[in-house]
Amino acid sequence: MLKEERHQVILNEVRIHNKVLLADIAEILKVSQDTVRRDIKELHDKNKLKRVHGGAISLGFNHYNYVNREIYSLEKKSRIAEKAVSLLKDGQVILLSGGTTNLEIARLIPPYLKITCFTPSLPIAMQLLPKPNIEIIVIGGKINKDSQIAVGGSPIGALSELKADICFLGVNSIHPIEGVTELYWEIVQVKKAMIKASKKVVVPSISEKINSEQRYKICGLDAVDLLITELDESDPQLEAYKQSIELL
Amino acid sequence: MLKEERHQVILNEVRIHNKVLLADIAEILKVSQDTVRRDIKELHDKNKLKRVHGGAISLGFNHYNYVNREIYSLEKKSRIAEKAVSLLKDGQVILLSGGTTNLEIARLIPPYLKITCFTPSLPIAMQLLPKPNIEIIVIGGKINKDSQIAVGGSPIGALSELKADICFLGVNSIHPIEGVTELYWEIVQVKKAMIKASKKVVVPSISEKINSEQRYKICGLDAVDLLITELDESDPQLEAYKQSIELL
DNA sequence: GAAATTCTTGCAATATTTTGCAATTAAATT
DNA sequence: AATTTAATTGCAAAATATTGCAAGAATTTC
Repeated sequence: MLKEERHQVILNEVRIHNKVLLADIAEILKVSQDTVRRDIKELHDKNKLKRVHGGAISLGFNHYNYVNREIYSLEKKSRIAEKAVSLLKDGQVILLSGGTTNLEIARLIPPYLKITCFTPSLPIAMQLLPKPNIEIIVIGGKINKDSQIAVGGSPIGALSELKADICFLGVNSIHPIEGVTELYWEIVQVKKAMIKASKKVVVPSISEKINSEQRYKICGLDAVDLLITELDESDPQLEAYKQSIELL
Repeated sequence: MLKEERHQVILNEVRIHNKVLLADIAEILKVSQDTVRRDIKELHDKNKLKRVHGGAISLGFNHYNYVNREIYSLEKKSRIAEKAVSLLKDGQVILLSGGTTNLEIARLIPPYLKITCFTPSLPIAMQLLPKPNIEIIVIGGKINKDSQIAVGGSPIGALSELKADICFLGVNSIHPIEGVTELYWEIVQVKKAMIKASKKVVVPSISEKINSEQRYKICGLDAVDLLITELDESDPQLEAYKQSIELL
């Protein structure tokens, strides 16, 4: 067995159990404890886990969670997600589009919350899986590989039969005059259907995106009920939105 | 044998087994270990695999993408998956249920194959995402958290409008007399619908499962066209199936 | 604070890699 | 077609890496 494989096994054990005992791993891998110790030392130096007396422990949840591997502006998105999650209440039906900000929202939904989540996004559905009190309903269809969401007539049809309490609409661009815009036609269609399928539309967006626009229009600002950014409500960057939209 | 051919063989081995040992490849290719070492070095530089002491491993290996790496009897399941994948041809429409054996099949579908995959399973859809030539269609619905597949009326309805060329039906239990059985009622319903939605039903199953049964019946053996196990066709354990089912 | 466990260190056996070299093959040039 | 040049391949010796072991040091546990 290659050293690299051992490392993967160890990391996997850490990921699953949050800790490993030297002796257990040695048993699993059928190598001496010395070898495992050296492996753990190496992984510790690479900052993949924390070496402790007797074994190793996880660095903390987020490090191994596949989901946050490489989210751009993760800090900001987490702040946005915290605000977004504060809107949620037991019994609600919510609709989540795709995108990494929404993924962060999905991750931060508290496990005790009893809500129903509809989503056409595969990563978001996966992220919700371990939360016991959430009912997940995937809106199926042909998967667009870039966005990892279902697109086309089938999801749009499914959405037409739905009225959610809140839609968290992940966006690529939002602009005070042009409204919400998107790069891909087929995704525009799904997002339009999502807006129609919801009582309240919430746009979580990092501040970099709040003055950009793209080729296709999803909706005007009037269709958006609430804009969540990582900024403070009083931030001058948000001035242009204050008239037309509620901010958080 | 051309260097390029060797490279293809090496990459293929890595793709299938996630790793290769220098000595094994040298044996397979009938060249010296030095040559293989140089080949691997080259592929490493091209970023096609990761060179490690003693051999090489797949780049994706440590990307714990979305896939549960803790697959029980992984070796056997890989062997089954290899056989299963050999049935696939360009242009086909296939239907994949859930389960780790099917996940392994999804992983091993060669990237050049142009097929359409329908699945109600989130992990399998995720697994297929990086393959550029595969059209993925997720059968949506309420997600059963244990099996991570969509269940209920909605997926069953969607399946009723479909006729796939092959259905890979992951099973928990198959028995020479009792047929295919399952523990959960709602999953039974989906699997029944999958069988109806396919021209050919293939059951990939490790040998441990081929004499077990569970509470609810999915179908009799007559509904199954092909049984794939990790065993050789002539293995005595398969004797009871030889009459009624084609084996692979 | 004593007992038990775990760690560190140095060492030896084994396995793998590096390096230089020579023989062979393939490709380019005249 | 012959010659030169470059690339490929296998071999072998030296260098390096891996692994398990054992004795003493450090840490944890009760």
